[in-house]
Amino acid sequence: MKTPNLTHDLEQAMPFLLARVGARMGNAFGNELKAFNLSLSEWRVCASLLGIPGQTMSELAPHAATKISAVSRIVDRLEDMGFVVRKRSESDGRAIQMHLTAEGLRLTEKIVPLARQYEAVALTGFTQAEITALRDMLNRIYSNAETLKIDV
Amino acid sequence: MKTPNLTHDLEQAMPFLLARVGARMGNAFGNELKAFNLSLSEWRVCASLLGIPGQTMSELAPHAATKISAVSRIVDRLEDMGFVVRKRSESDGRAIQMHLTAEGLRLTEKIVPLARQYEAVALTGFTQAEITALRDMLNRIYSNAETLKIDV
DNA sequence: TGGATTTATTTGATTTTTCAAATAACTGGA
DNA sequence: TCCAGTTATTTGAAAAATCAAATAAATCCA
Repeated sequence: MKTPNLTHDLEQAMPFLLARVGARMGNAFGNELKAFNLSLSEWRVCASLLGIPGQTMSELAPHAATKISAVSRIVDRLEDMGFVVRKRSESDGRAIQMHLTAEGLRLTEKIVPLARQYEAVALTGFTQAEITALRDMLNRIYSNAETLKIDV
Repeated sequence: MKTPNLTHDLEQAMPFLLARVGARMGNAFGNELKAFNLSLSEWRVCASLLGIPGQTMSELAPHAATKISAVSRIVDRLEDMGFVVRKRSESDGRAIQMHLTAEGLRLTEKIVPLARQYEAVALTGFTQAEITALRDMLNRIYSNAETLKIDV
């Protein structure tokens, strides 16, 4: 007779929980984005540029939760579609700054309410205090994790 | 003069925070796994099978935070490496159940302490109450998100 | 029972990401 | 100033994930 592992505790380990929740929400929203002909990672770049215009590739990478080389290719596609433009930085000739075009801005702002709605569904039943606490904890984990060797 | 968006609030939207934290932790641990010749997704499958042996492809998919077809190919690799075996389910002839081999079990158990250590670093400064609350909230979001159309 | 429908998995083709190397521009020190 | 070392981005090649179609086994119900 097999001894089942009754605790299953890796299943409740934080990295697993985070990955699962992130994947589920990401996939769900990604499906929604098909209607706009955007992929999830393209959306993340647009949304990040909406909040902080003029970000460079390396700034964008952690915000969009990908590697720099992936961001470069995501921006290729967004540029082809006319939603983003590359501009060489004036203060650092190596860096490239990204900006939403007027069309990119329009599209992004059109999607924002939908994103908010998804967030609201995900947070159904949460008090404002819980949401604040959660956000705070996620930010703390993010900065704790900085000490682990990484490149995103 | 440009009007900067001072709130940057999409940057603090839950889906973004989750994606970033998950990506950062995943990448960091993925680097660590190179020493064992495992990828992050291979690790997730092994860890999940350690907790719940005999899972099918479709059960494994949400646990490993990927699509079923990806799991199928991850299992191909793990099977080639001798860490996992496929066994046709006796109760349902369509389903395939996965089990760690002795070697797979040994490897997985060897990695567990490292995973725990990573988790501990990520949770530096957290009280036990916070950890419990966080786990609970992530589980709630996960099940809230079930109502959004998804396949992971 | 038989046949249509659903469910579980695999697989070919394509897209996306990743790794590593290449390019180009910056920085600091002799 | 020149050069070595570092940093930002791009890109070719390879690996992985995704989508859609194919296969096979289960279920439902007339």
